[in-house]
Amino acid sequence: MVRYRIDRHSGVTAYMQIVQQTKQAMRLGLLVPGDRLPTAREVVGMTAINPNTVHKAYRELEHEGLVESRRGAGTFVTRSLSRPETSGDSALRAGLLQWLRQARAAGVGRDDVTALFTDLVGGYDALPQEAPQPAPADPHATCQTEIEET
Amino acid sequence: MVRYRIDRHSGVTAYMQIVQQTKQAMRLGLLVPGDRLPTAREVVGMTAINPNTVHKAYRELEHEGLVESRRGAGTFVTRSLSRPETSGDSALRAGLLQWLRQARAAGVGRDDVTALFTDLVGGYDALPQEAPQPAPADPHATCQTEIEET
Amino acid sequence: MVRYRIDRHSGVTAYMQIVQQTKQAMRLGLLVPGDRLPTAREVVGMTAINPNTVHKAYRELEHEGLVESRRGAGTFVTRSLSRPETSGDSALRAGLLQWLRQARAAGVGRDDVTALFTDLVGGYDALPQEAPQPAPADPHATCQTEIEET
Amino acid sequence: MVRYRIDRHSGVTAYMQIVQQTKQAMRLGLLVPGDRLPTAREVVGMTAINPNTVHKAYRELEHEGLVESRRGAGTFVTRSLSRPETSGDSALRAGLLQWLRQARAAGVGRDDVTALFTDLVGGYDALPQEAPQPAPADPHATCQTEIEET
DNA sequence: GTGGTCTAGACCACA
DNA sequence: GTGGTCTAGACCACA
Repeated sequence: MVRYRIDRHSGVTAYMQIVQQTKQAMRLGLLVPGDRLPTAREVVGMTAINPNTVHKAYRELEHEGLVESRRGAGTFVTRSLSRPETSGDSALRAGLLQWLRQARAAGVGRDDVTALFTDLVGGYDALPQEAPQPAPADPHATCQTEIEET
Repeated sequence: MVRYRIDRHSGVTAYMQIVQQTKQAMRLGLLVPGDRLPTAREVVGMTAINPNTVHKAYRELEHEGLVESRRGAGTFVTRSLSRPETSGDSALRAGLLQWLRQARAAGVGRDDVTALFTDLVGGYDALPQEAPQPAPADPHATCQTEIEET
Repeated sequence: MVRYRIDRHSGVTAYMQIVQQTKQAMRLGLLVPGDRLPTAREVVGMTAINPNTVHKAYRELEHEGLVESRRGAGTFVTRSLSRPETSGDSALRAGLLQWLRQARAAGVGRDDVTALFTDLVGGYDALPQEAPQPAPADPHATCQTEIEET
Repeated sequence: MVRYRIDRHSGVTAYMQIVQQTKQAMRLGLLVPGDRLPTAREVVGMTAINPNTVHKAYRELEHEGLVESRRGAGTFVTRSLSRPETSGDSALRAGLLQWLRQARAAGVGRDDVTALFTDLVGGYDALPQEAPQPAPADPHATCQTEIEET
């Protein structure tokens, strides 16, 4: 079952956090069509928020066409947001994990890592969409670049 | 001067976005101790939010001990959050940029990239802090993992 | 319930008076952890100040870690500042009250009494912390000093 | 020369702090008619506030008829606010100092002592103005009261 | 011109 | 009903 965590100091409203975390789980393939979302009661148990707030979040998801609530049965995922490229055994995932390990080994804190990501992802849509990778035939060069100085 | 951008659809309150973007700029070394933050009027000019909202954000930063406002003079950065490891010419930054290029070339969207990051950074603090990388003596192997079939 | 009183001629801003009076009540044990502060509306009722001003005061207290506001529920005291030594039936309290009576009987005004206190408390931290009272074995002498010719 | 100290977090404006501290000094007899107040330049030196602010404070004092500024000579005290009852060698002063020593010896902090004073002085004007002291002929009883429990 | 305080009032999130 | 956010705008303190 998905686990929700509400951060009351994040500046994001509680119901929106539920919405975002649900979508997040769908993107990662943790929630796929047919899966049932936790009941309001269950969410209340994990987050200490009011059931009305959970309902509001689920209504929002339903409105976006991502889930469907069936009377007496629960709320179910109806669409898939997952992409094979970001699944548990994907190379992209492995690559990012690798990078995070380097950052961690370099003693960089989580907040700084997040700041760096946020900064760079801001220009994401401007990156080339087709693979103009420097030298795919010679990964070593790429490595050098990555480990030395760019 | 720092530039703020308010995304009214992000679910994050406006004043909190100012707070986060300011800290972000401090982490990236764009704002260092002694620098003056934009005046409330200037922020109003760039973002079309109310001066009171700017003031609220700056006050929050002041409460956190990051800035100090001096009546009639402006609001000034008092602490440094920047780390050399994440600066503009750092290897970490280059590495992450490289990874983002791969993701983009693979046709993965910005939201999915962000979902992946959010997911993995959740376990960041559990990663080993000292470099137990598979084969530190042979960086090529590491590269393979990172680049193959992406 | 705590009662706030705003003195508009004191030179202290309204929100700060709320902050100080709340801390004051906490120190005197009139507000203890778990207690709910008056709602913004109630404070507006007793003081004729704007709800935003009350909110500002409560937020300041929250920043100092003394209270916690729960949306839809109210604002609650989370820490204790009370000390048994200054409670309603303490000897210290009785002693000070006795001194104030003497001052009043001598025809000294409230402003002068306050000036005297402010002046002497300025050196409070320099007073000996252990009891080197002139003649602890003979309290009568001490009494003389305190009462004679007043 | 009087020493001013500005507390920027007290909620009292700077010029008002100058006014209050000046009156305070006058009440305690530290400033008597004929004394010259520090020049704006001197105050700027001790407090790091703007000379305009000092002028504003002095103007306020002049408006209240307490001081008088003479062109090219300085600002001079014209009235006395001091009372013999609160002078340096008064019994009242000694009594309060004695009480403060007891509080300090009991381990009570400055903030708590101030809270207690503020609390009790609030009812000062309601205290009896003529001397109905319990038993001036037998100070011992009073002492007991003060030291034991009341 | 710069920040600080306060008011009045709208609208939302939450219990 | 309770607190949170935001706007619009007035007025003040300060440099």
